[in-house]
Amino acid sequence: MKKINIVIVDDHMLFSQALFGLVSNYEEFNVIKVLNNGKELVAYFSENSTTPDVVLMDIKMPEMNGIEATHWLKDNKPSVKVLALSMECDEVTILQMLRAGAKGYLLKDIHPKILHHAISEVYKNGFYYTENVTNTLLNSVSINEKKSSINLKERELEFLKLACSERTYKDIADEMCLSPKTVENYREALFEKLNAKTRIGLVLYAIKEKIVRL
Amino acid sequence: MKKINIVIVDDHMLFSQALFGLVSNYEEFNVIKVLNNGKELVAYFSENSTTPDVVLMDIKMPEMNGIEATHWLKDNKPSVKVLALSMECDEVTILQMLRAGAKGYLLKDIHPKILHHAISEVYKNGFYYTENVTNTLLNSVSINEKKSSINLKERELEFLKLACSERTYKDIADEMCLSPKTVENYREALFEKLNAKTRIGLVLYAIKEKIVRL
DNA sequence: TTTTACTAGGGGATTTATCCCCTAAAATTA
DNA sequence: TAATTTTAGGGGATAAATCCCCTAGTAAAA
Repeated sequence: MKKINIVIVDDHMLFSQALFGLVSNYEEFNVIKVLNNGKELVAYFSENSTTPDVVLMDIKMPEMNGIEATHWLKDNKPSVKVLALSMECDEVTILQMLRAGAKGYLLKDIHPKILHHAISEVYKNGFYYTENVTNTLLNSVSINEKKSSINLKERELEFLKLACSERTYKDIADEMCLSPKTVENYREALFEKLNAKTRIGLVLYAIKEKIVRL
Repeated sequence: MKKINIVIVDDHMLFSQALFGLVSNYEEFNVIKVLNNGKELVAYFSENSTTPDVVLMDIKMPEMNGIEATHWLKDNKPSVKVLALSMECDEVTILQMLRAGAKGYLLKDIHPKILHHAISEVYKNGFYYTENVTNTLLNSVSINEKKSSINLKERELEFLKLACSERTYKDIADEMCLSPKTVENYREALFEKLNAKTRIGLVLYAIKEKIVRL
């Protein structure tokens, strides 16, 4: 059975060597190189012929960080799967890394068995996304499931939805079968409740709270 | 070895029966029930003692849909892992389903081997997120990189972003260090380009195209 | 070198939007 | 039942937004 060729890129020697030992322990893995940063990785590809299957990539590194390096791989060696291995679990970093083309994102404190599983999955299926990462993404997708305490009445909600269009208030009044003056009252009530100063404010609120869909 | 107990919830009998056959083919799976919608699933739990390990859940169903049913499971039977199995691949549906607590999301046109893999993963690790789903999430997390055919100039873009706030045009002029009359020109130019009739139209466009994030 | 595109600016008019103050019937709730 | 809330409506004024028409310098393209 063909071994999975792996390159480790991490500037912390202690960690990368430990990782080297750990990964090499598994029969199906073959660590072909340990590098210190993205620049060395780029250099590696211009010198060597053996293209790895999977790169275990740290993110914070001197010279050229993991995000840049992953981007470079996507552009120049798209067949190489990048598995990010990082201490950072903030959503911005995860997003940057995934957008750069990483096929998975693991925190460094995971159990070796998970790493083993992840590498296998990335090799076999091309990706491995943990619950952790997916949840982070979910959180970024502005959630606001919380019903934000503000309670809007049916008619106000109706007006609010119509206000999120290019209709004039007169048009809205017609559509709601109300006098423009009544619509005016709904507008003022919503300005108060939603702390808006202009109709734009209403629209922004409605979209944020997913009262209207785009 | 203990078999993985599975319940199938899908209103299309033809499909659910086919799925039943397919899943039953695998030795390690044991389909204990096939139900037609969420309501039947809730009823099942009030009548039966066998709690499944994994529920294969369709989304569009009469009476009680997959999102509601998944939510109910999260609240009442949190140990049951839901694997969504749907035709819908729009981002809103995926988001709703994952937020409701689904541990994975597969399209119905996948290869049986992937379904087998996904069920095993969900059972063993508690989740299975495909590249497809993760990419959908990534897309939702507003990327303002791509420009949509309409080419807006730097200054127009700047104005557009500011227009998506409760600022008056005079405020915007101040912020951009321009005369109100010049801002007026940008406004008119954008009305023309974006086919808007009011400032609300600009805001809706900017949000749709993820030029501004909320 | 002439033309085109971009940026910046203005006059003047009309329509909408915003603000504040006020009435009254119906439905709810205390 | 009395008090309050909800819904529907109006008068009148000011500020903001929208519309149309027009000028001019500068930079880029033909």
